[in-house]
Formats: sequence, C-alpha cells, structure tokens
Amino acid sequence: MASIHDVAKEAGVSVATVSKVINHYPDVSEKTRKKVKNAIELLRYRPNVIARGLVTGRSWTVGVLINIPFTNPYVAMLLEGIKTALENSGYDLMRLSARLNDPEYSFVNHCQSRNLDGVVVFGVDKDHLSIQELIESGIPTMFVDTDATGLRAGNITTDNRNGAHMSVRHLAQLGHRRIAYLAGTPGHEVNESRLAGYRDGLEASSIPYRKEYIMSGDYSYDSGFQGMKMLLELDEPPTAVICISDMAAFGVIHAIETHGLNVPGDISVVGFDNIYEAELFKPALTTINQNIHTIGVKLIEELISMIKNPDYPPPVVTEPSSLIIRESTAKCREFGE
Amino acid sequence: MASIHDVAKEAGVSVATVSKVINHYPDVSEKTRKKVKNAIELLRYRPNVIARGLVTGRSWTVGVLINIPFTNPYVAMLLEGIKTALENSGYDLMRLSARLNDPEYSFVNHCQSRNLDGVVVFGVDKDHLSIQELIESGIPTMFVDTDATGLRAGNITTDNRNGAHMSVRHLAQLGHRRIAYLAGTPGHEVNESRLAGYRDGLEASSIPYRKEYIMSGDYSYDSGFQGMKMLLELDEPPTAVICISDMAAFGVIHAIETHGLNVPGDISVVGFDNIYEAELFKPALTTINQNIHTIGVKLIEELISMIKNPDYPPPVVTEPSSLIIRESTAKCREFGE
DNA sequence: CTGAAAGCGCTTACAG
DNA sequence: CTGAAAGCGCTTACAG
Repeated sequence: MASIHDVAKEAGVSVATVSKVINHYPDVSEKTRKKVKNAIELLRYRPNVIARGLVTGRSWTVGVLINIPFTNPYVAMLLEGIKTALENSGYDLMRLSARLNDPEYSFVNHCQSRNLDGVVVFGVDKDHLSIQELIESGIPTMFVDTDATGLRAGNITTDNRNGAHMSVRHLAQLGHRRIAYLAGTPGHEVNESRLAGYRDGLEASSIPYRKEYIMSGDYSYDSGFQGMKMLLELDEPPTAVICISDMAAFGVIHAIETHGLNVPGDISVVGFDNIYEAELFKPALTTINQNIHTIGVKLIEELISMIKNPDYPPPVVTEPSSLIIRESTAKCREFGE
Repeated sequence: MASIHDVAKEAGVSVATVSKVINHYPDVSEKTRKKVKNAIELLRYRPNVIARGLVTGRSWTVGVLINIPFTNPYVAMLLEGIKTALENSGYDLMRLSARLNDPEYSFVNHCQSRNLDGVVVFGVDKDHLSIQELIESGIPTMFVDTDATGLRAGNITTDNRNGAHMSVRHLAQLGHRRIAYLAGTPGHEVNESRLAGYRDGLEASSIPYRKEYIMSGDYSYDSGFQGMKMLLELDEPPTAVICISDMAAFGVIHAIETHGLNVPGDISVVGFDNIYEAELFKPALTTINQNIHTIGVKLIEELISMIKNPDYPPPVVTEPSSLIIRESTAKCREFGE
C-alpha cells in the first residue's frame, strides 16, 4: 500500500506537509492542499493507523475482555450494543485472547502492548489480580455488572435489586407466600444485589425469609434444572420460583414438568434478563427486562468520553429494569392439597 | 510501560542485544542473556506488539467482518469456535467497524491500515465490491458460507446440499409428499445449495417439484411466520415444511399453531442449524445439525496456516451435516380430510 | 558474541 | 506556508 512518502513524492511536497493535510492543519495553502489531495486520491492512500498510533499513543482500538461464551444470549446482546455504538466512531473492537489462568500473563501488559485506548471488562471477578492491576494502570475502563471503580474506571449495571424486588411483589400479589430463589454464584455482585432485592420484596410483603428456599447455581439451564429438582424434594416445596437468569428459568420449568407438575398451574416461574427466547418459550416467560443493548451502547459512549477527556469522571450508571408479565406466572393455587 | 531502551540500560547492553534475547536468537552469550532476562523481569517489560508489527509487517491480529447480528445463534457459535482456536495462538481478534455502504470506504484499506495478518468474512455478499477487492489484495482470507476463492482466499461451509436432501428423505419416509421449502434469500449460496438438495430429495423420492411450495425469506423468525401463513392459504397446503433455519422454523410452527393446527400432528417441520434452542423448544425441533463450532475452529487453523506459509494452498472445506430427529416431525396424516 | 545504524510509517515541534 | 529532523518502539542486516 502507498505510504506517506509515495504521496509526498507524487505531490512534490514533504511528508510533513502531507501529514498536515491529512490531519486538517489550517496552515497549508489551498494550492498545495489540492496537490496533496489529488495524490492521495491517485494512489488510494490511507494513513497507517498502526504507525500513527506509535507516535500519537492512540490506537483507535477498544479492547474487550469477556470471560463468558458468546453463545450466552446476554453476551451476544451486549456485544451487539457495543458494536452499534462503535460503528461510526472510528474505533475498532479487539477481543483479547487473555490467558487469565497463566500466572505469567498480565492483562495490563497485553493492553499496553497493543496500545489499547480503552477496555471493557465483563464476567471477570472483581478481585482477580488482573483487574486490580488494570484499575491501577490508568487505562480507561468500563466494567459491566461489577462494581469496580478507579481513577479511570467506571461501571454500568442493571438495577438488579429493584428487579428482584419487583418479581417478588408480582408473585406476592398473585397470592404466593412460598417463593424460592434459584440464585447465581455466591459472591457475584449481580447475585448479591438480586438476593437483596428478593429479601426487600419478602419484607415488603411480610413473608418470612426461609434459607432452604435459596439454591445457588451458575446461571445455566442445567443449574436451574438441578436446583429445581432439589426444591421439589422439600417438605414444603415453593409455589413460585424466581430465577437468576432466563436460561436457568427454562431449566426450572423443565424440571417442574418432568416432575409431572404444570407451569404456571402448580408453580409460577419468573426469569431474569428477558432474552429473545423468553418470548418464544412455552409457556412464554414472565421475566425482568434488562436493557442490555442500551447498556452496550452507553458503556461505549462513556468509555469514549473517558478516552477523549482525561478529566471525564468515571461514570457509575444504573440502567432501570422492568417486569415483563407473560404466561409463566399465575394465581397461587397450592398443589397437592 | 518500560521500553526496550529501559531494559537495555538496566542490563547494560544495547537494544539490539535485548531484541535478540526476546526473539530467542542463538548468538547471545548465556551471561548477557541472564542479565537481560533479569532486567526484563525487574521492569516487567513486554515488547510492544504494535511497534514490532511496524517493522516485521505482522500484527498478530486477525480481522473479522461479520455483517449479521451477534445475537444470531449461528454467529455466536461461530465466534465461539473462532475464539477457542485463537486462544493460545498469540493472535487477537479484531472486529472491524466496516462502513460497507459508504462508497468512500474500502475494506481492504481498513485491513491494511491496521496491518491485519488475515481476515475472516461472513455474511457479506460474494460480489460486493469490497470482497472482490479483498480477494485481489492477497490478504489471507477465509470466507464462511460463501464460495469465493482466490490466490490467498479459501472458504468453509457445511454440506448444505446433503443436509436438505436428508430432510426430504426423512419426510418422504414418513409418508409426506407435499413438502414445502421455506427458503432464504434467493442468490445466497447457502440458500441455493439447500434448494438443490431439496430438489435432489424430491427426485430421489419421485415427488414432483411444485413451485408454489417455495417461499423466500430471510432466515428470521418473522419470515418463517409470514411464509407459513401464505403456505396455509394454498388450496393444497403442504403436510411438511423444511426451513432454511431453526429460527425460521420456530416462526413456522408458531404460524401453524396460530392457525389452529398441530405440529407434528398435522404438519411436520424440519429446521436447519441445530442451534441450542432447537432442543429446548416445544415441540423439540427435528433439524439438520451444522458443526458450527468446528467450522469456527477449523477456519482459524486454516487461516493461520495460510498466514504462516505463503505457499499454503487456500483451502476449500466442506463440513458434514447430519439429521437430528426430535419431536417436530411425524407420520403423514392428511389433515382436513 | 555485541552494538551502531538504518528503517518500518507516521507526527510534531521548530526553524526558516 | 513549507520542510528537515527527531522520535514513537521495535527489528535486521552488517561491521567489528
């Protein structure tokens, strides 16, 4: 590909001058600007972003560290939002093949070695060594669903607490009192916030908290299935269950049906996320909507603001959640009585 | 971050020598190698990939141009395979924010400006200007589901033709003779291959081809829903329908049920792709499995081979497909009789 | 075995 | 308004 030297030669000027017209410096005569522009056109010249980055220190690249499969619908929607926001920004997105389990590996070094302008992190534990190092590095960073912050690090998350609260209230209004919570991984911020919201909801409806109604899981279909099987073996099984994710809810429903019971006839089920499939599933899933696409878009907008302005305060944004009522919840009618 | 100069100073050697130990040149004395290694350790130095790339011409970056939403399960699985294959290769993946509709924009320039070592293209029309330019550029390229090739460009795809053929045979064995094809976009290679397989299947079972049984669509849920509604209005509606994708099949089933008919009682439905949801759907979907994850892995392996060896012949690989029989197909029993 | 020098493709003071 | 020169962080012949 033609280099800036080729253009300079073609136009009969110096490379410095070519550089100035590329970068829209005002102090270039109209005449030489024309000459240079013609040469650029003729040679189909495009500046090499890499070389430019070496001197300006900017790569026009945003890195992403996502430690969750792309096949996870939540991840897919997030990436779609990120992609949308990036579209005409001039930035490209780089997925880093991070070897987080290799003690020799440093995520920060990886980012610096690639000159990344900013980075988004999703699905990595807040107190992972790499994350601490990242925060201290001063690389503009946005965390998703992790309440980490730093001088140049902000985060964004859904209002998980209120989401779970709404689920409980909805079920309580339908007459449910035995409401289980099929949870995520203990310690995960998302899980803890929703657990808090669940307890808020119980309290608001004067329903006592029962430890045996809490099942830990890992957000997957399978963990929903397994957890529900255990709940069904309780002396007093729940009449409703709130799930940490829609995928887990699908597993829960499958377990209930396998057990010969019906959703929502015997047991009501609420999901979390409102993934595309929630609507197609039978019964269509009552769930908490997260504006994941919006989160993806906003997170990039904020990140770019941080990149462009060193004084931009690291944002902490909470995106509202909402209850979507479909077919998987109904009036409580105690089964087996 | 520490540069090679810092390391050289710390170790008391030249930058050339540091470079040699980094790159495992043999002609360095054990003693200075030690000194340098210590300095590297001390300063936590990592070579700057960008700067290195400027001189070696390699960026250790693979670009990806995907013109389909990440939320498409097929895309997600493909990316997951790509990710897996990239994991310990030293390459990172860059998603290019390509402005394909901007006439000023050149995809090849974009790749060159970023020094990409190779690129994978999915979901872009074969005769898009950018694609032609790309093939001619000599940048190592792998196309997915597009039969483009070039001096440095190969492709990979599922055996679509045989997949569709198997679907028809399966339905014919169940006694179906009125088999519709809810197709994709006319002109798309994937669509044409499957249409050919569909006709192969009809022929093998001596079923005449009926033009009114072909419905074009765009692979989406909605196009399945709309297409099926039209098929149901035919004087002689089909008793079975083969779909271009699982998502379209879900739409088809929804249309059938909305019409008051049952799947598979009244009409059998076969999908294509075998996405994760196919198994969870009710009725669980009979479909053609594509080894999408494997395609993602192989495609990167081939691409890296092409990158590393200029003489590596551009591969054209066809991944086998297979029929997965579930609950959405059953013996033909003509309804409305 | 070691290092000085040129160069990858750019930008940025600075001198004229 | 224009351009020579230094430099971003590396690698690679080449001389010693």
